Order: sequence, then structure tokens, then C-alpha cells
Amino acid sequence: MRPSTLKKQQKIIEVATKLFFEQGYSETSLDQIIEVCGGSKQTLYSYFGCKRGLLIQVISCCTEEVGNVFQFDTDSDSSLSEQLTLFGYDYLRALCSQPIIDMYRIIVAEARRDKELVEFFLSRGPHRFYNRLSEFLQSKAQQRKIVLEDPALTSAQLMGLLRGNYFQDVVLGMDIPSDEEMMRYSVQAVRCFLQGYETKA
Amino acid sequence: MRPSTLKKQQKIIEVATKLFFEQGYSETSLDQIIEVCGGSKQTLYSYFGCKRGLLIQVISCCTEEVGNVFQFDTDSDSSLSEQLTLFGYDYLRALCSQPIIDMYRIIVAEARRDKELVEFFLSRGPHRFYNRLSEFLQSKAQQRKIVLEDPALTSAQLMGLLRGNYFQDVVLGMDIPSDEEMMRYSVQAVRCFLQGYETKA
DNA sequence: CACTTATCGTACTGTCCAGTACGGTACAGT
DNA sequence: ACTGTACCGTACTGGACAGTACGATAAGTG
Repeated sequence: MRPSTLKKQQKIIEVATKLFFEQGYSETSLDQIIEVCGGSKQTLYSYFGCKRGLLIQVISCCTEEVGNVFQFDTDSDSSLSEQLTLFGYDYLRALCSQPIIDMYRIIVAEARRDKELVEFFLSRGPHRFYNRLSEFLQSKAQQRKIVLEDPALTSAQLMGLLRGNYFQDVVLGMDIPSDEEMMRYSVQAVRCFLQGYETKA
Repeated sequence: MRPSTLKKQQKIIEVATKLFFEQGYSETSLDQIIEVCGGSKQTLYSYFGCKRGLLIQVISCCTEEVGNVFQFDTDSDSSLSEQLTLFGYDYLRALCSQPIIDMYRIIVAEARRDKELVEFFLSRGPHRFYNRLSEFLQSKAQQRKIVLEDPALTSAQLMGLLRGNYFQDVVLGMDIPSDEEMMRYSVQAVRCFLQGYETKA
């Protein structure tokens, strides 16, 4: 393989990501991609085989980048509530970022046709996050900070609670909430998660 | 307008709903619809103007049907926990039903192009539900059953909590959970909402 | 420098589909 | 029965686009 080949491949993926995300997958033609980044359609086919092959590379690269965002600060001496709140904030901010929204729309649109793509996306995205949260909660349960009978179920609850209606809304085109709003919401969500709403009568 | 016209329109909407939901909107051609329900393409255009016009009618009819599912049993003498659980179960079951999943996928796929369609869908679907839940919680707060500083925020929390990861998952093609599983989850979600997870130390 | 191979540019094929045109036909009301 | 209008069937237009073909050219290697 020529050394320029790798550069070229990355350039194509970069441009394809931009166009797929801005316009949608089926709304973007390969001619359009070539037009922007130069080169020949034949070359593109020799790299990726078909349009779907290119999409898989795009999703692969994008999930790679995002996946490294979440890091639990298990060592820090901040309180459980603070740790969860910060975590929730990072989560919410990532979910409500333009690239994730764009990617999610594409995955949903292709979900009916392409189960494999979905599986690929889930394993590299949401499920990784889910597992990390689940482990974190278990460690906190061992420290007797929380009551945890079913880690999987509780993690799912917390994820849903943290998302609230924000993710649904932004996916459907509502304005992305400000960082302050997401932080405020995260604080409240964690409070609910830990304490609940029932009156202590 | 001829009496048969209305029948014909409904028949077209019915067939279009089926095909749009099964195959996707942009994957379904108008010729295909005509082929199934008979008649002429010209007639279809005279009724709905264009393909998007037909889609709007489809969404309109479908949201109409679904919107009438949720009813709060405000009169019943069951406990708050029971009422919320039942409500959550109905909500989850509706969200994870095939028609809603299919419709949601279409809306997401069209969201980038068609803000108006999204607005239409939101106002007739999720927002109606959201408002009803918010009112219910407020009535319970007046009865001193729960602490409620911010009804809007708290409703969003509860909705997210009730959805957990189920809705995301089924939209991406995972198997629809059984009624028993959804009921179990709803019970736990409401428990979390009311009591939280923190250890009472 | 010579030679191989990756890449380029352009043109082409086959297909799909939204929307239109138009002549013919069934069905209302009178 | 008469007449206008709603509907039917079929064929067509125009455009988009995935994937292919192929001769020309440039980039690497010996």
C-alpha cells in the first residue's frame, strides 16, 4: 500500500462524515463526496467496496472518538452525588452534541435495513457506556453508598432518568440546551435517583 | 364530494400506513401503494397533493388513535404508587408497540428535512402525554403526596425514567420486551421515582 | 530509467421514482 | 337519457444515483 493511500482514505472518511452528518446518508451521493475531496469514484470503490462500507468506516471512526469521553473518576474524593452528577452532565452533553445526533439519525434510518450496522453501533457506543455505569454503581454498592439489587436494571433507570426528554427532543430538531441547563438538570436527576420524590410523612 | 371518495381516501391512507411503516417512507413508492389498493395515481395526487401530503395524513391518523390510549384514573382510590405504575406500564407498552416504533423511525428520518412534520407529530403525540402527566403530578402535589417544585422538570424525569433504555433499544431493532417485563420495570421505576436509591444511613 | 500499479477522469448502464399528460370510463344529479 | 365531473390506466418526462468500464496519467519501486 502506498503511504499516500492511508491519507486519502482518511480524507474520504472525513468528508463523508461531514456530508452524511449534514445531509443524511441516503441523501448524500458518492459523486458529491468525490467532488469535495477530489479523486475518482473508482478509487473510493476500491477502498470501501460499496457505499455501505464507507458508512461503516464513518460510524467506526466516530464511535471511536466519542467512546473515550467518559471516564469515571473513581479515585476522586468527591461525594457519590457529585460524581454521578458530573458523569450525568458529561453523558447528557455528549448525547446532545451535533455529531451524536447526526449519527443517531442515520443509524435509526438504516436500522430497518441493516441490523449489523446497528449491532456495531450499539456495541461501540451505548453498550460500552452502559457497562461502565453498571460497574461504577456496583462499586458504590459495595461501599454501602447505595442499595443495589439489580445493577443492570438500575443502570438503565439512571440512564433514562439522565436523558429525560432532552435526547428525544434534540434528535427531533429542538434546540440543543445550554451547558448550564444540562448541568442543572443533571443535578436534579441525580437527586431524584438518590432520594426520590415521596413526602417523608 | 362523492360518498365513495371518503372511503377511497381512507383506504389509501390505510395502505400507505401499512407500507410506510413496514418499509419506510422513502423506500415506498406511490406506485406500490396504488398497486395494492387499486385506483389511479392521478386520483391519489388529487387527494393529497404530493407524497409528503399523504405522509402527513398518515401521521395524523396514527397519532389520533394512539393519543386516546392514556387516561389517568384520577378518581380511583388506588395508591399513588399504583396509579403511577399503571400509567408507566401503559406508556411503556405504547412506546414499544410496533406502530409507534415504525412511526418514530419515519419521523426521525424526515426530521432534518421537515421541521413542520416533526412539530405536528410532537404536538399530537409526546407533548400531549407530557402535559397530562404534568397535570397529574401537580394534583398529587396539592394532595401533599409528593414534593414538587418544578412540575415540568419532574415530569421529564419520570418520563425518561420510565422509558429507561427500552425505547432506544426497540427503535434500534431489539426485541420488544414482554408485558411482564415492562410491568416489572415500571414497578421498579416508580419505586425509584418515589423513594430513590440512597442508603438511609 | 523502465515498469508496475494505484489513481484519475469521464462517460456509461441500469434502475428507480415523483410527478404529469391524456384519452377513456363509470357515476352522480337533473 | 344527458352532461359534467370524478376516476381509471397507461404511458411518459426528467432527474437522481449506485456501481462499472476503460483509457490516460501519475506515483512509487527496482
